[in-house]
Amino acid sequence: MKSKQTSFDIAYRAGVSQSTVSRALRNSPLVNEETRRRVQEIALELNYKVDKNASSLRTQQSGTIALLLFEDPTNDDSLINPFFLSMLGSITRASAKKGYDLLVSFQQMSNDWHADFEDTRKADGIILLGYGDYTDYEEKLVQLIKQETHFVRWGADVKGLSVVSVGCDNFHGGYQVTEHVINKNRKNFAFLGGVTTGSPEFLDRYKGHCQALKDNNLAVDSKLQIDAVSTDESGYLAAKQLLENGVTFDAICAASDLIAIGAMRAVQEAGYNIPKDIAVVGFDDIATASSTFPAMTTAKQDTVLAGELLVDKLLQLVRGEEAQTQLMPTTLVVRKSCGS
Amino acid sequence: MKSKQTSFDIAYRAGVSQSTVSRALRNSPLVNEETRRRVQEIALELNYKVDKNASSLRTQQSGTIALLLFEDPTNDDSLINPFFLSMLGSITRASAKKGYDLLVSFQQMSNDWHADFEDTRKADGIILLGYGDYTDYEEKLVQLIKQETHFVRWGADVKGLSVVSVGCDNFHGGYQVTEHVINKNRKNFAFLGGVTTGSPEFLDRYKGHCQALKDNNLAVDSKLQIDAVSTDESGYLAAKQLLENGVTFDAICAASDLIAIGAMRAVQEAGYNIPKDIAVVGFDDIATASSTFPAMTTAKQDTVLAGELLVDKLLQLVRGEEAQTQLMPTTLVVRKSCGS
DNA sequence: ATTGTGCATGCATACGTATGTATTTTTAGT
DNA sequence: ACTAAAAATACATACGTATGCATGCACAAT
Repeated sequence: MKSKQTSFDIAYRAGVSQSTVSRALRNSPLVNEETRRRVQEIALELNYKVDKNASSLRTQQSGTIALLLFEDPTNDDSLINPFFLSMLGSITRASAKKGYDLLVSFQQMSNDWHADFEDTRKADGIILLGYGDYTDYEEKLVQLIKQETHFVRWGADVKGLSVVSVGCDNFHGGYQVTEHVINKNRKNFAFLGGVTTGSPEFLDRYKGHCQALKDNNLAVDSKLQIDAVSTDESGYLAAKQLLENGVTFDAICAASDLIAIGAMRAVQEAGYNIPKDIAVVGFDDIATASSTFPAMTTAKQDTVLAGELLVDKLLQLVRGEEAQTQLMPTTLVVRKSCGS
Repeated sequence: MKSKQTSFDIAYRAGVSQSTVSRALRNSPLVNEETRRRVQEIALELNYKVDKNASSLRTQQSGTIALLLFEDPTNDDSLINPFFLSMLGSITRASAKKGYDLLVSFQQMSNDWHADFEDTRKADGIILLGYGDYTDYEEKLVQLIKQETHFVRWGADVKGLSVVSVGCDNFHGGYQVTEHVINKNRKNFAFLGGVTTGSPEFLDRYKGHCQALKDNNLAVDSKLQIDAVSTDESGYLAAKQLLENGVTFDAICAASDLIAIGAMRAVQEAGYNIPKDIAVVGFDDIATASSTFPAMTTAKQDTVLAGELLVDKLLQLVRGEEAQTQLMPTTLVVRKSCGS
């Protein structure tokens, strides 16, 4: 029953040559209409499928996109940031829509990821996704460019490198949520996550946050700025530290929903009411954000659109076309965590 | 700079033949220690990478696993069930650990998924994952078996077919959570999800639920059994319908966390307190479950272990070894939604 | 010296497809 | 009916690797 069918088998059954079979199946105009029909019929009947390895070897195209997902190595080894998980889902969908398969790979920033997939011809192009330690990130991007690898990345634009990025306007998003909370008459703002260190994304959100405060003549109190990475545990600890500082505040802006979720837990455990005593906003709009209590107000990043843009732009590059870096707007999603 | 390196280039530089290069890189014992070192050095220097297409073509092995993720077509096209997303993450990790790449593909149950990946030689084996409409599912499994495709699946054992499955003991899980709530002195139980229709998984959970009630001399009230699919929206609607039925109840067992989340929302909107008035339990222990208010008590499915088991068993099959269906226990995760 | 043994390497080929070029068949034009 | 052009097909080869087999070489045993 098995014993793999090849195009020669089809050719034999159809009484034509292997080349004609190949052409017929690829709908080449060089083959007669009637022959094409017959060949395709037989191929279907014998359940013949083109061997992608052979095909890729011959054409030097794999019909596959590789997704490299970087993770903060400090994270628990078994969890994935839900925001990226959501991105993964939308990228999978977007590439399927384009007829490309998706190869998913997890990477530590420290690895030799700059090479493998396109070099081994397993993928036509690469999508880079992740936060994490950016220390020698740029250096690796430079290497990718030097290798003429086709790739796009999620995140803030990289100054000075001709890299195609798709990202959200984190600055504006940070501004947006902060302004929203300001309009709820809060005066004393805490910010959790990536104030001094961390990813450019977090930093931009923080800058937007500060700008909104400035524009409204509110102070940025350094005692209320706590670093945190994007886990609820980290948010929990950061908020706890905040509470122990003894400085009063009536609003928390978190650099991500996960941080906000952890912060909400800490705040509620300390006996405060959200949003009455303390307003909380997040960033991302992960699925969980709508199920917290109270439901979280946040800046939504449109992952579906992001996935499509990433895939589209990557395929443009693969085809040798130009592609532009694009900044997507965030959307303010108002729920309950800042009052009504 | 580019213009792809081949093993012939390495061979030329090293002053040996292409076959020796191939052997050296694969650590064949046929090649001299010193030669191997030199070849590997040069390969590294020139940044040479084996062409996986050529290699796969020659060896008939791809070093790749395909993950087919089925989705309920009724679902919003842009979302993935968080439980499966979590499985996806753990499977990615598990296959990376084994040195395999992972090809991810979304499928509608109705498609011709039974064929493609292994037939096209893109993958050595397939993992099947998903709920959804099981109508002609078995028929397709039979076809996979007939094609001698290597595959394993997530879910309840399939009676009568020699299929390797990895799944949770849904019956016991359903029993477990129900028993827990019974011990909280609740008497009138509602059950949401897959009572009459739906996946075998949901059905098993329901049966376990009923068994626990029976064993404790509690009644199963058909007016309190509502169908729901695994979305929070569906859970919300089901709970709403429940509340409108006018039958009193003091506990809700949901067939999944998502359903439970939706139900909690409906219950709280109706002015009831959880857990004082109504206890709620879920199933799965998705990430969100710990962030609901109150935090949800649920039956945890160990996705990390599941991913590893699936990958391990699949690779056993690929190697031509035997592999056994395995049922994993669920763990009761006690949080706040059933009282203390 | 001669033969044998084992180790290291090279040669040749196959994996299955896609495609440039050569060849055959068909059609049209005179 | 004969030739030119067009259409359809066949032939041959290359993609880059892995591996069975043959070859070469050094060293030991006779």
